[in-house]
Amino acid sequence: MAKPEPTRQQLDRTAWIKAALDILAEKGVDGIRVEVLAKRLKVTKGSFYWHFKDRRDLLDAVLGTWKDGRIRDIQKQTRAQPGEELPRAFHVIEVYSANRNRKGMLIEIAMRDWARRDAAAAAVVEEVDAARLEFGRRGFEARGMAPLEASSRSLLLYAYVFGLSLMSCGKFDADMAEMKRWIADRIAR
Amino acid sequence: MAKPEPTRQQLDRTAWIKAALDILAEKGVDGIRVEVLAKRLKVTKGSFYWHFKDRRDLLDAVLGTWKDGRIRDIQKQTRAQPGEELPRAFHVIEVYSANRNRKGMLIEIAMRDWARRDAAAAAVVEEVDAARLEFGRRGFEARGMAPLEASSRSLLLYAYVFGLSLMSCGKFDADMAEMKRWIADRIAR
DNA sequence: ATTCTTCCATACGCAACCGTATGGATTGCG
DNA sequence: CGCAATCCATACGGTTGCGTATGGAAGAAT
Repeated sequence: MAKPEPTRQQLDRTAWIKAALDILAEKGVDGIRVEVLAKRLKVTKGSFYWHFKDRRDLLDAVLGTWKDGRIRDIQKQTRAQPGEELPRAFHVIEVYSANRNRKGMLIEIAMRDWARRDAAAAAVVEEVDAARLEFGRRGFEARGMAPLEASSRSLLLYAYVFGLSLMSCGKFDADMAEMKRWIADRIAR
Repeated sequence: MAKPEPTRQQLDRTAWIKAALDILAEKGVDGIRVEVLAKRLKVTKGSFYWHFKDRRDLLDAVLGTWKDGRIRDIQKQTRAQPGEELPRAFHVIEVYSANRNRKGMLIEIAMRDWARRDAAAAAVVEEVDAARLEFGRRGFEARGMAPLEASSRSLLLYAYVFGLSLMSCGKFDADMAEMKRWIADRIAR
């Protein structure tokens, strides 16, 4: 048995953080309420205040785990396919602008909305953004572009991807798929 | 006297809506609380519930005024300088990605965050976005571009502009100004 | 078995809000 | 003046959520 798993299901910090991330995607930061989380986890506040000092403690933990996950994602991609920079750029656009990874994008937006009002969140978002921009920049530079052009394309790529995610472009055009292809070319090619 | 202005300052709906828009920019939708607005306007809830049925009534009014303003802005620009499509595209990028118009951008983001959870807000945002995309599309088409390219550039333009606004690109690069110029060229030229 | 530690339930006080009810003040009008 | 409409203050009950205090159950240690 690799998992000694106690018979009585015990909650730990990660369970609360996971639930908090769910609500963050659904309702934003202001939706993260300890009594609401408790109800969702079928326990009471007593459990929460055992694992966390207060609500702020949970929020900081959420920030930490989100940041670690994003940074890890980047490092994973960096190690994955060296020398495949162009398809990788398209892959980024695909993943982030698709409807899969929907929850991830919702968290992205909620995170940035949060960052507007919270210094700690702002710091985390800035760190993640910097890592992503740097990752993109290196990809373009590896294809022989000048530093300015590489940085610019990287910024354009991520700004476009996040901007698209908060435009409800439902019925703007039926040829959305073609448009996205055109745009991806314009950004990465 | 063009303004019969009653001696005792009376509040009307527009005063509440204006205050609500201020808070929307600062704290998001969830920050719009009638008792908070009342305190800011130096009155009590009694006044609010005279002018509005309930909180939802105010929120709908906020949506309406914001939508009207954005649509009016577009129409104004459309009439303004016909035949100046390229500088107009640059102007859009300038205005929306600058630090002036800061409050406007904050409202834009808050609005889109709101739209994720509220059907009425989603409808308004979609309408405004559609109008803007159409405006941009016509501009590019007027320069002789094919429909697909024009639509794509328009979408890229607005997605980039809104995406940039929610990236805290503080210290990514000192050459931000140059990068923005490079990107503007890539989108509009 | 007894004690100790871990983890959660229950109960409480406090604050922020929502919406209603009702009365008071000011203004326009007959 | 007197009356009615307009606009706001005050007071109240109800809900939701935070944080604390305290007790209880289950397993681990001795």
